[in-house]
Amino acid sequence: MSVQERKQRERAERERLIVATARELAEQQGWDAVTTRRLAERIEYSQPVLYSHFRGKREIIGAVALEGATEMAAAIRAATAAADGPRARVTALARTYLDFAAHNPAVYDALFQLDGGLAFAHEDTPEPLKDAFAALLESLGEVAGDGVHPGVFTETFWAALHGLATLTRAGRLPPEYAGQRVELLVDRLAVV
Amino acid sequence: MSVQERKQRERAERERLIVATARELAEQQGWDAVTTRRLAERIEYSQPVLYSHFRGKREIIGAVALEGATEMAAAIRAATAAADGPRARVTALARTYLDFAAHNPAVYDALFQLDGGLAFAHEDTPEPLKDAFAALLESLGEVAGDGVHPGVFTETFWAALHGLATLTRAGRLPPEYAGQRVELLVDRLAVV
DNA sequence: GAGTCGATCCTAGCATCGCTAGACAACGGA
DNA sequence: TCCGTTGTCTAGCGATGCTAGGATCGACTC
Repeated sequence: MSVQERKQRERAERERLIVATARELAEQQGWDAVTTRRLAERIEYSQPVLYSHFRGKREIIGAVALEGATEMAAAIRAATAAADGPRARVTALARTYLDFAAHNPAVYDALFQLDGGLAFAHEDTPEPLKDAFAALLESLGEVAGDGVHPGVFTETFWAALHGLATLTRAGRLPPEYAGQRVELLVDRLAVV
Repeated sequence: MSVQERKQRERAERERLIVATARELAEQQGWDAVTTRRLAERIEYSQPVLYSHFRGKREIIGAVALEGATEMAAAIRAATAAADGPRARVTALARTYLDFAAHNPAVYDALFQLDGGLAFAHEDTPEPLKDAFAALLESLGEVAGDGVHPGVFTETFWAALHGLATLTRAGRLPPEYAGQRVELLVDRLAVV
């Protein structure tokens, strides 16, 4: 028993190492630089070891995405809990969301830009993803306004944030007016 | 003279063929399927011919993007011109934008998801891109509301549409309430 | 404590990718 | 008719994700 347990522990530890290394490498040099060879070299194992943990590169991206979703949900809950009143909560949520995207671009890509093989908007959606959406819903649901479904409102607000995050990072939007755009979004969309 | 002109014409024609074929292949099977080999085979030339027209695959994607930007600008102008009043124009714009993204996913990817090597939000931005943004600005500028810069308003509205387009297509948003989300966006963001 | 057997890991290789060098052919101008 | 330029192709490079097969190591059995 003890031997098997130890091996299982070591396996789990190595899996964490793979995910953490992939994330680190992606944040440092972008996802293009995360090749199976480089990743294997960094964890000091041979390439095929990766495939004994994950079905392929997609699944590794997916693992990074799930990790990121958990962190993002926590960050949003922390920020909104510290804010007073619905309006302040929405502002804090928007800022935190965009900050997370800006400071963890590789994780954000893994979540929403790359194919991590994850299911969305289904019952078989992984728990961290559902929970991240729930974190958004908690603060956004209360400012949906009359006659608007809280879920639909949250989806729309989220989409707007997602658009800002991706277009800004891709250099499609000049960064100068980022603050004004967030303000505009909160002022107009949220019913306080 | 005539000989050179003919050759130039043929070259331009082949360049159009390359871009059109790349676009067609991307729409049919996704950009992953657009390899230089497959593309070369479809246009019935060898691989290196592509590189006598474009510096690489990125530039081909960029060419498809520019073509798409022109079409999108035209579609938006046509839709808004046919609408009566600011509110109707904004609704038409939003619908048209999302329809374009839904019906030309590969082109939309070339424009905003993939790296086509294009500059954005600078003075050296290609004309079609600037013009597409101008088309948005024409109808959105008039509903920015007091004290909000039309350009910043357009950027924000555009980002929201972009978020809806990408998240919907990636399966991140259930398609059932697409209409409600657009309605919500127009109702709240636009000042009519 | 020795032998066997299974799990674990690595070397080597496949098909495919974007891209390029160098050989070859075809065509226009003298 | 010959030459030279221009254009095109064949072949190949390095790198990618992924996999088959053999080798090695360690844990149980007698």
